[in-house]
Amino acid sequence: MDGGVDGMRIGELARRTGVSERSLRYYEQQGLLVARRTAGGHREYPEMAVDRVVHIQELFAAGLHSRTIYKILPCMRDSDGGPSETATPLLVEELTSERDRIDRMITDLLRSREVLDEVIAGATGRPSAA
Amino acid sequence: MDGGVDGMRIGELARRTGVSERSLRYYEQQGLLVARRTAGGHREYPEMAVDRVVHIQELFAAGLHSRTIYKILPCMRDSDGGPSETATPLLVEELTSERDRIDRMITDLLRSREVLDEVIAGATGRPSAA
DNA sequence: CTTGAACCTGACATCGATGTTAGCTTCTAC
DNA sequence: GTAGAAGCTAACATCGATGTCAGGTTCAAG
Repeated sequence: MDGGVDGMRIGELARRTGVSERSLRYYEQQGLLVARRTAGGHREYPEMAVDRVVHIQELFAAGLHSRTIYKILPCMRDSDGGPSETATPLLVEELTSERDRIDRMITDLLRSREVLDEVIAGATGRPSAA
Repeated sequence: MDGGVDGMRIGELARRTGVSERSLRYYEQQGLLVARRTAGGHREYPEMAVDRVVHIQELFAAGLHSRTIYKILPCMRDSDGGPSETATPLLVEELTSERDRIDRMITDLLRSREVLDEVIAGATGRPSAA
Protein backbone atom coordinates (compact mmCIF):
# COMPACT_ATOMS: atom_id res chain seq x y z
CA MET A 1 0.00 0.00 0.00
CA ASP A 2 2.88 2.31 0.40
CA GLY A 3 4.64 0.93 -2.58
CA GLY A 4 5.04 4.18 -4.24
CA VAL A 5 2.55 6.19 -6.17
CA ASP A 6 1.19 8.11 -3.26
CA GLY A 7 -2.45 8.68 -3.56
CA MET A 8 -3.56 10.58 -0.55
CA ARG A 9 -6.96 11.99 -1.21
CA ILE A 10 -8.48 15.13 0.18
CA GLY A 11 -10.23 13.44 3.06
CA GLU A 12 -7.02 12.02 4.42
CA LEU A 13 -5.11 15.24 3.93
CA ALA A 14 -7.83 17.06 5.79
CA ARG A 15 -7.72 14.57 8.62
CA ARG A 16 -3.96 14.64 8.86
CA THR A 17 -3.63 18.41 8.83
CA GLY A 18 -6.73 19.34 10.73
CA VAL A 19 -7.74 21.60 7.88
CA SER A 20 -11.19 21.24 6.38
CA GLU A 21 -11.67 19.90 2.88
CA ARG A 22 -13.32 23.16 2.04
CA SER A 23 -10.19 25.05 2.98
CA LEU A 24 -7.93 22.69 1.05
CA ARG A 25 -9.96 23.29 -2.09
CA TYR A 26 -9.81 26.99 -1.41
CA TYR A 27 -6.03 26.82 -1.07
CA GLU A 28 -5.87 25.14 -4.43
CA GLN A 29 -8.09 27.77 -5.95
CA GLN A 30 -5.73 30.42 -4.62
CA GLY A 31 -2.78 28.62 -6.13
CA LEU A 32 -1.28 27.68 -2.78
CA LEU A 33 -1.62 23.97 -3.22
CA VAL A 34 -1.43 21.83 -6.32
CA ALA A 35 -3.00 18.43 -6.72
CA ARG A 36 -2.78 15.80 -9.37
CA ARG A 37 -6.08 14.38 -10.47
CA THR A 38 -7.21 10.83 -10.92
CA ALA A 39 -8.89 9.83 -14.14
CA GLY A 40 -12.18 10.61 -12.52
CA GLY A 41 -11.16 14.03 -11.36
CA HIS A 42 -10.43 13.34 -7.70
CA ARG A 43 -7.52 15.20 -6.15
CA GLU A 44 -4.44 13.23 -5.28
CA TYR A 45 -1.78 14.62 -2.99
CA PRO A 46 1.81 13.59 -2.34
CA GLU A 47 3.10 13.16 1.20
CA MET A 48 4.75 16.57 1.02
CA ALA A 49 1.37 18.18 0.88
CA VAL A 50 0.98 17.66 4.60
CA ASP A 51 3.95 19.86 5.42
CA ARG A 52 2.95 22.36 2.84
CA VAL A 53 -0.52 22.73 4.30
CA VAL A 54 0.95 23.13 7.74
CA HIS A 55 3.16 25.91 6.44
CA ILE A 56 0.23 27.58 4.80
CA GLN A 57 -1.74 27.42 8.00
CA GLU A 58 1.05 29.05 9.94
CA LEU A 59 1.16 31.93 7.54
CA PHE A 60 -2.60 32.32 7.60
CA ALA A 61 -2.44 32.32 11.36
CA ALA A 62 -0.01 35.20 11.15
CA GLY A 63 -2.61 37.19 9.30
CA LEU A 64 -1.03 37.01 5.87
CA HIS A 65 -3.40 37.08 2.94
CA SER A 66 -3.52 34.23 0.49
CA ARG A 67 -2.09 36.46 -2.19
CA THR A 68 0.96 37.17 -0.07
CA ILE A 69 1.36 33.54 0.85
CA TYR A 70 1.15 32.71 -2.80
CA LYS A 71 4.11 34.93 -3.45
CA ILE A 72 6.38 33.67 -0.72
CA LEU A 73 5.74 29.96 -1.03
CA PRO A 74 8.17 29.53 -3.92
CA CYS A 75 10.85 31.13 -1.76
CA MET A 76 10.49 28.73 1.12
CA ARG A 77 12.60 25.70 1.68
CA ASP A 78 11.24 22.18 1.67
CA SER A 79 7.78 23.22 0.77
CA ASP A 80 7.82 21.77 -2.65
CA GLY A 81 11.35 20.53 -2.87
CA GLY A 82 11.90 23.07 -5.56
CA PRO A 83 14.95 25.24 -6.03
CA SER A 84 13.76 27.77 -3.48
CA GLU A 85 13.50 30.83 -5.61
CA THR A 86 14.95 34.08 -4.46
CA ALA A 87 12.51 36.77 -3.45
CA THR A 88 12.42 39.87 -5.61
CA PRO A 89 13.30 43.18 -3.96
CA LEU A 90 9.67 44.19 -4.21
CA LEU A 91 8.57 41.07 -2.40
CA VAL A 92 11.25 41.56 0.21
CA GLU A 93 9.91 45.02 0.86
CA GLU A 94 6.41 43.65 1.29
CA LEU A 95 7.60 40.88 3.56
CA THR A 96 9.56 43.30 5.66
CA SER A 97 6.45 45.33 6.20
CA GLU A 98 4.56 42.17 7.10
CA ARG A 99 7.30 41.27 9.51
CA ASP A 100 6.95 44.65 11.16
CA ARG A 101 3.22 44.21 11.36
CA ILE A 102 3.75 40.86 13.04
CA ASP A 103 6.14 42.48 15.46
CA ARG A 104 3.55 45.04 16.43
CA MET A 105 0.98 42.32 16.75
CA ILE A 106 3.20 40.35 19.09
CA THR A 107 3.72 43.42 21.21
CA ASP A 108 0.00 44.02 21.38
CA LEU A 109 -0.67 40.43 22.28
CA LEU A 110 1.87 40.43 25.07
CA ARG A 111 0.28 43.55 26.46
CA SER A 112 -3.20 42.12 26.23
CA ARG A 113 -2.17 38.88 27.80
CA GLU A 114 -0.80 40.91 30.66
CA VAL A 115 -4.13 42.66 31.04
CA LEU A 116 -5.99 39.36 31.06
CA ASP A 117 -3.60 37.95 33.62
CA GLU A 118 -4.22 40.93 35.85
CA VAL A 119 -7.95 40.46 35.72
CA ILE A 120 -7.61 36.74 36.32
CA ALA A 121 -5.22 37.28 39.19
CA GLY A 122 -7.52 39.91 40.62
CA ALA A 123 -10.31 37.39 40.76
CA THR A 124 -8.47 34.32 41.94
CA GLY A 125 -5.95 35.88 44.23
CA ARG A 126 -8.17 38.48 45.77
CA PRO A 127 -11.53 36.95 46.70
CA SER A 128 -13.27 40.19 47.48
CA ALA A 129 -10.96 43.10 47.13
CA ALA A 130 -10.12 45.87 49.53
CA MET B 1 -8.81 69.83 39.69
CA ASP B 2 -9.30 71.68 36.50
CA GLY B 3 -11.67 74.46 35.86
CA GLY B 4 -13.54 72.92 33.06
CA VAL B 5 -16.37 70.56 32.72
CA ASP B 6 -14.67 68.46 30.09
CA GLY B 7 -16.52 68.38 26.87
CA MET B 8 -14.47 66.45 24.40
CA ARG B 9 -16.58 65.60 21.43
CA ILE B 10 -16.33 62.60 19.21
CA GLY B 11 -14.18 64.26 16.60
CA GLU B 12 -11.48 65.12 19.09
CA LEU B 13 -11.60 61.72 20.73
CA ALA B 14 -11.21 60.12 17.34
CA ARG B 15 -8.27 62.32 16.52
CA ARG B 16 -6.58 61.73 19.84
CA THR B 17 -6.99 57.96 19.80
CA GLY B 18 -6.60 57.32 16.13
CA VAL B 19 -9.89 55.45 16.15
CA SER B 20 -12.55 56.42 13.64
CA GLU B 21 -15.75 58.10 14.74
CA ARG B 22 -17.59 55.19 13.28
CA SER B 23 -15.78 52.82 15.58
CA LEU B 24 -16.32 54.99 18.64
CA ARG B 25 -20.06 54.96 18.00
CA TYR B 26 -19.87 51.23 17.53
CA TYR B 27 -18.08 50.85 20.85
CA GLU B 28 -20.84 52.77 22.51
CA GLN B 29 -23.45 50.63 20.85
CA GLN B 30 -21.68 47.56 22.21
CA GLY B 31 -21.65 49.04 25.67
CA LEU B 32 -17.89 49.48 25.77
CA LEU B 33 -17.92 53.22 25.98
CA VAL B 34 -20.38 55.58 27.62
CA ALA B 35 -20.92 59.17 26.67
CA ARG B 36 -22.88 61.97 28.19
CA ARG B 37 -24.98 63.91 25.78
CA THR B 38 -25.35 67.60 25.26
CA ALA B 39 -28.82 69.08 25.13
CA GLY B 40 -28.75 68.64 21.40
CA GLY B 41 -27.74 65.00 21.53
CA HIS B 42 -24.03 65.29 20.79
CA ARG B 43 -21.71 62.93 22.62
CA GLU B 44 -19.46 64.38 25.26
CA TYR B 45 -16.52 62.44 26.63
CA PRO B 46 -14.41 62.91 29.73
CA GLU B 47 -10.62 62.86 29.51
CA MET B 48 -10.59 59.29 30.75
CA ALA B 49 -12.24 58.17 27.58
CA VAL B 50 -8.94 58.43 25.78
CA ASP B 51 -7.32 55.78 27.95
CA ARG B 52 -10.40 53.67 27.84
CA VAL B 53 -10.48 53.66 24.06
CA VAL B 54 -6.82 52.75 23.98
CA HIS B 55 -7.53 49.82 26.27
CA ILE B 56 -10.39 48.72 24.09
CA GLN B 57 -8.23 48.88 21.03
CA GLU B 58 -5.58 46.71 22.63
CA LEU B 59 -8.12 44.06 23.43
CA PHE B 60 -9.59 44.19 19.95
CA ALA B 61 -6.09 43.85 18.58
CA ALA B 62 -5.72 40.69 20.61
CA GLY B 63 -8.69 39.25 18.81
CA LEU B 64 -11.17 39.51 21.64
CA HIS B 65 -14.77 40.04 20.66
CA SER B 66 -16.69 43.06 21.80
CA ARG B 67 -18.87 40.88 23.98
CA THR B 68 -15.83 39.58 25.83
CA ILE B 69 -14.35 43.02 26.16
CA TYR B 70 -17.67 44.19 27.52
CA LYS B 71 -17.41 41.64 30.27
CA ILE B 72 -13.86 42.34 31.34
CA LEU B 73 -13.90 46.10 31.23
CA PRO B 74 -15.53 46.46 34.64
CA CYS B 75 -12.75 44.31 36.07
CA MET B 76 -9.94 46.48 34.81
CA ARG B 77 -8.16 49.15 36.77
CA ASP B 78 -8.29 52.81 35.88
CA SER B 79 -10.57 52.36 32.99
CA ASP B 80 -13.50 54.04 34.51
CA GLY B 81 -12.16 54.76 37.95
CA GLY B 82 -14.77 52.40 39.29
CA PRO B 83 -14.30 49.90 42.06
CA SER B 84 -12.73 47.37 39.73
CA GLU B 85 -15.20 44.57 40.04
CA THR B 86 -14.05 41.03 40.59
CA ALA B 87 -14.43 38.65 37.71
CA THR B 88 -16.85 35.80 38.20
CA PRO B 89 -15.46 32.27 38.04
CA LEU B 90 -17.21 31.80 34.73
CA LEU B 91 -15.58 34.86 33.29
CA VAL B 92 -12.22 33.79 34.66
CA GLU B 93 -12.62 30.52 32.85
CA GLU B 94 -13.38 32.32 29.62
CA LEU B 95 -10.49 34.70 30.05
CA THR B 96 -8.15 31.84 30.78
CA SER B 97 -9.12 30.23 27.54
CA GLU B 98 -8.60 33.53 25.75
CA ARG B 99 -5.22 33.84 27.38
CA ASP B 100 -4.31 30.41 26.09
CA ARG B 101 -5.50 31.34 22.64
CA ILE B 102 -3.31 34.42 22.77
CA ASP B 103 -0.40 32.27 23.86
CA ARG B 104 -0.87 30.03 20.86
CA MET B 105 -1.19 33.03 18.63
CA ILE B 106 2.07 34.47 19.90
CA THR B 107 3.79 31.17 19.26
CA ASP B 108 2.42 31.07 15.74
CA LEU B 109 3.49 34.62 15.11
CA LEU B 110 7.01 34.01 16.31
CA ARG B 111 7.23 31.02 14.03
CA SER B 112 5.88 32.93 11.07
CA ARG B 113 8.16 35.84 11.67
CA GLU B 114 11.01 33.38 11.60
CA VAL B 115 9.84 32.08 8.26
CA LEU B 116 9.59 35.57 6.85
CA ASP B 117 13.03 36.39 8.14
CA GLU B 118 14.42 33.34 6.43
CA VAL B 119 12.93 34.31 3.11
CA ILE B 120 14.12 37.88 3.51
CA ALA B 121 17.59 36.76 4.50
CA GLY B 122 17.64 34.33 1.60
CA ALA B 123 17.06 37.17 -0.78
CA THR B 124 19.23 39.89 0.69
CA GLY B 125 22.11 37.95 2.15
CA ARG B 126 22.42 35.24 -0.41
CA PRO B 127 22.09 36.44 -3.99
CA SER B 128 21.81 32.98 -5.42
CA ALA B 129 21.36 29.89 -3.35
CA ALA B 130 23.19 27.35 -1.29
C1' DC C 1 -30.05 85.06 10.94
C1' DT C 2 -27.16 82.58 8.31
C1' DT C 3 -23.70 79.55 6.98
C1' DG C 4 -20.62 75.82 7.19
C1' DA C 5 -18.47 72.51 10.10
C1' DA C 6 -19.38 68.91 13.11
C1' DC C 7 -22.58 65.54 14.67
C1' DC C 8 -26.66 62.43 14.60
C1' DT C 9 -29.09 57.95 13.10
C1' DG C 10 -29.73 54.24 10.06
C1' DA C 11 -28.73 51.41 6.43
C1' DC C 12 -25.91 49.03 3.35
C1' DA C 13 -21.13 47.46 1.70
C1' DT C 14 -16.71 45.19 2.49
C1' DC C 15 -13.17 41.75 3.23
C1' DG C 16 -11.54 36.86 3.47
C1' DA C 17 -11.36 32.49 5.07
C1' DT C 18 -14.47 29.10 6.10
C1' DG C 19 -19.21 26.67 6.78
C1' DT C 20 -22.98 24.69 4.49
C1' DT C 21 -26.05 22.86 1.17
C1' DA C 22 -27.45 20.86 -3.24
C1' DG C 23 -27.09 17.92 -7.00
C1' DC C 24 -24.17 15.03 -9.39
C1' DT C 25 -20.06 11.71 -10.23
C1' DT C 26 -16.56 8.52 -8.90
C1' DC C 27 -14.61 5.08 -6.18
C1' DT C 28 -14.64 0.84 -3.37
C1' DA C 29 -16.31 -3.25 -1.38
C1' DC C 30 -19.49 -6.72 -1.64
C1' DG D 1 -23.83 -4.57 -10.68
C1' DT D 2 -25.01 -2.21 -6.85
C1' DA D 3 -24.98 0.41 -2.64
C1' DG D 4 -22.91 3.65 0.08
C1' DA D 5 -18.93 6.34 1.14
C1' DA D 6 -16.20 9.95 -0.55
C1' DG D 7 -15.27 13.62 -4.10
C1' DC D 8 -16.57 17.21 -7.30
C1' DT D 9 -18.39 21.99 -8.55
C1' DA D 10 -20.99 25.94 -7.68
C1' DA D 11 -23.40 29.02 -5.03
C1' DC D 12 -24.78 31.20 -1.01
C1' DA D 13 -24.17 32.28 4.13
C1' DT D 14 -21.43 33.89 8.06
C1' DC D 15 -18.92 36.72 11.30
C1' DG D 16 -17.42 41.32 13.09
C1' DA D 17 -15.31 45.47 12.97
C1' DT D 18 -15.17 49.13 10.04
C1' DG D 19 -16.09 52.13 5.67
C1' DT D 20 -19.32 54.90 3.50
C1' DC D 21 -23.33 57.32 2.08
C1' DA D 22 -27.71 59.78 2.74
C1' DG D 23 -30.63 62.94 4.83
C1' DG D 24 -31.39 65.59 8.81
C1' DT D 25 -29.95 68.36 13.29
C1' DT D 26 -26.92 70.99 16.20
C1' DC D 27 -23.24 74.04 17.15
C1' DA D 28 -20.25 78.04 16.75
C1' DA D 29 -18.91 82.07 14.54
C1' DG D 30 -19.86 85.89 11.47
